[in-house]
Amino acid sequence: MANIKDIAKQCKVNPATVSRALNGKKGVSEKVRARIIKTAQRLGYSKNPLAAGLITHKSGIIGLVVPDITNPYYASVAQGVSAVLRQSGYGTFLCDSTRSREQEQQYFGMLCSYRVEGVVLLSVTAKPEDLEIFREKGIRVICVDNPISNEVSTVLNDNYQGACDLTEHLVCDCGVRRLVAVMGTRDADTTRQRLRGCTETLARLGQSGILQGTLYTQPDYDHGDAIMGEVMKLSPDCVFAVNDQVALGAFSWCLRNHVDVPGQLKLCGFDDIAAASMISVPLTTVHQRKYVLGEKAATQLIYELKNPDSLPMRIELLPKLMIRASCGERSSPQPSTGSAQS
Amino acid sequence: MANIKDIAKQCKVNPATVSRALNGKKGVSEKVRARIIKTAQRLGYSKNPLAAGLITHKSGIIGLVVPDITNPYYASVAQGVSAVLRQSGYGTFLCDSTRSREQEQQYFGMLCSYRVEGVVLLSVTAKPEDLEIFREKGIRVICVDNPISNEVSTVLNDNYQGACDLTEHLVCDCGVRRLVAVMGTRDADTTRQRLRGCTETLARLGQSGILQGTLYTQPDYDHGDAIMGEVMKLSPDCVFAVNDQVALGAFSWCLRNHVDVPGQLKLCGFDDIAAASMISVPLTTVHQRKYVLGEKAATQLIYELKNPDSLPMRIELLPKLMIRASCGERSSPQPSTGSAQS
DNA sequence: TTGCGATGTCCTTAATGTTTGCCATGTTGG
DNA sequence: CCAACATGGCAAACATTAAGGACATCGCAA
Repeated sequence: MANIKDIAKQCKVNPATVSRALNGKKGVSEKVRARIIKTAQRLGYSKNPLAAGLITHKSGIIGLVVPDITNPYYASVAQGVSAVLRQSGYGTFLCDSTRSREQEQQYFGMLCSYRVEGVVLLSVTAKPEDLEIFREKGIRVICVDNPISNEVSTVLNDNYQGACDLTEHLVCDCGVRRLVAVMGTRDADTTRQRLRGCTETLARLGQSGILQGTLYTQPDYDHGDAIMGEVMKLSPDCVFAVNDQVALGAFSWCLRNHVDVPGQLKLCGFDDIAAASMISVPLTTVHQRKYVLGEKAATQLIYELKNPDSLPMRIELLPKLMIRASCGERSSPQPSTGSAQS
Repeated sequence: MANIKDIAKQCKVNPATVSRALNGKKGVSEKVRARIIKTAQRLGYSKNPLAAGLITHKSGIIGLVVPDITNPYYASVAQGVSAVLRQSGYGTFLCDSTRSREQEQQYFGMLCSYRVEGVVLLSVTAKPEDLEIFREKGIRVICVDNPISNEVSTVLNDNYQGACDLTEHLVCDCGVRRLVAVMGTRDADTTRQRLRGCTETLARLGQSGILQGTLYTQPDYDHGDAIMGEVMKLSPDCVFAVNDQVALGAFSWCLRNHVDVPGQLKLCGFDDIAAASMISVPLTTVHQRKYVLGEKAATQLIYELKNPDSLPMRIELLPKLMIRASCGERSSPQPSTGSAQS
């Protein structure tokens, strides 16, 4: 593979000159620069970012940590991140932690040893002190969804607002009177905000009594199905699920057990994953702009890399209520392309 | 960040000795080795694989190219790949080509300049000559699903067999008499094999006349829905979809247009993505072991990196017919966790 | 006990592909 | 004729590994 020396030889200049020419630095006449660029193309030269990174301390790689890439929500965010990174010439180092804190930690070490320039972190398990390893090495981190530490920027959906809108709709438009919340990872911010939005809205409406109980489980399809036995003991008229996967799991339980949705039981989720509108009784849910979330996160990270002394900030995306059939009442059309959860 | 020289200084040995000690090479006394390892740990040393790669020509990074990470099929494969790579100490460089040949090519260049050691390639757009760039640089490639060139190993599901099983079931058990095939990317191997399995099985059964027509479209949910108008003009009693997404799209069309499944129209897909069993009339489909596929691909790649003169091979996974309600007839229980397409 | 090769341990040096600071040379303008 | 500036060369630096050499120790036979 052609390297900088080959070009230098061909052009009868010094490698340093080639480097300056190719990197658009001054100190090279336009005539020489043009000649160098031309031979570089002719030789099919591509610079070795690893060697360059050795000296500039910029590997050109950015770490992307997700809890579970098969979760369509994370996959969409990842797509947004990776698209922006590509456009900016960065490489994406994928870390699928499979929701395990241990594996996540292992990946953190790996990212450090590979000298990534920054990290986009989607995590439900990391603690503030886990980020120490990055801070001490000067590696920028952007959190998505879960604001792990307020020393780093976070990009997230306004889950609280989404939950408020949804709850109000349930109570005021759909006549829900016995609500059961099925939540996910206990200390994930996503879970907390969604639950808070629900309870506070009920309180605001003077209807706190509507909440019959809150259950916690793994936020996926199978667990959503499995927990329904317990949920039904509370004889709810509506299940407020932490995300669509759980809601879909619940729906499948209803199908099997001949519970009519929305007649006997209303069902709602969060995220608006593709499958949410594919089922026979399309799911009322809160649409999240997952892809945009990823784009914003990557953009912000790149910005911070260029402005190393910028202070951490918080970017919130506003959600949109998607009223479909699963909670009865009138219905409104559109969105849901891509996928979702959290 | 502590480097090899710091350790050398502390231990009063030469950096080269530290290198040998840490890499488990011989030529270092056990006493010195132990001392070195201890101080390495104390200093929190982590080697810089990029610098090492500069000289060994082994970056420790492997490229993973997928057409669309939000597609649950690819996401599952990616998870399998990345899990195996992590266990073997490799990093995963994610390239989401968004089904664009152009972007894919750009990524190929990027992978080369980053000196990845190998590439796991899931592509529906790449042509044999596109792999040239890797071959000339000695970068090993493993294809998944689509055997782009027979100079590289391929890991794939036996789509042909799956299609045969499925078709036989449709004709013999479900009494299908007017079949329409809705296929995906025209020259993708996946499409070809699935279609071939169908037509050849019909021929074998002496029922070639059953196939009313074959339509091609983008293999996703929206296009599956959109093409149904055209499909119905052929007045089929069964739609043989290239994958579950298309089948689910078709199903949503049926719901809207009050076409009874499986009464008026039978529907089947391929891959057994999670959503396939979530819908009100669970989808008969062919289960693919997506995660395993990814594992096998990564394992094979690592094997080939260790045995550079190993010859290309082909690994086929056998599929499993999942009989559910969407084609009528009796039904069998289980699988479908994770997700799918191709 | 001496001599010799074999072996083990560690050091020295060069190399990987870039970038960067500094210096030398050449050119231009006043 | 000198200052100022533009141009491009030289060499060091980055973190690591590979090859080869120096030195000491050891076993064994003379």
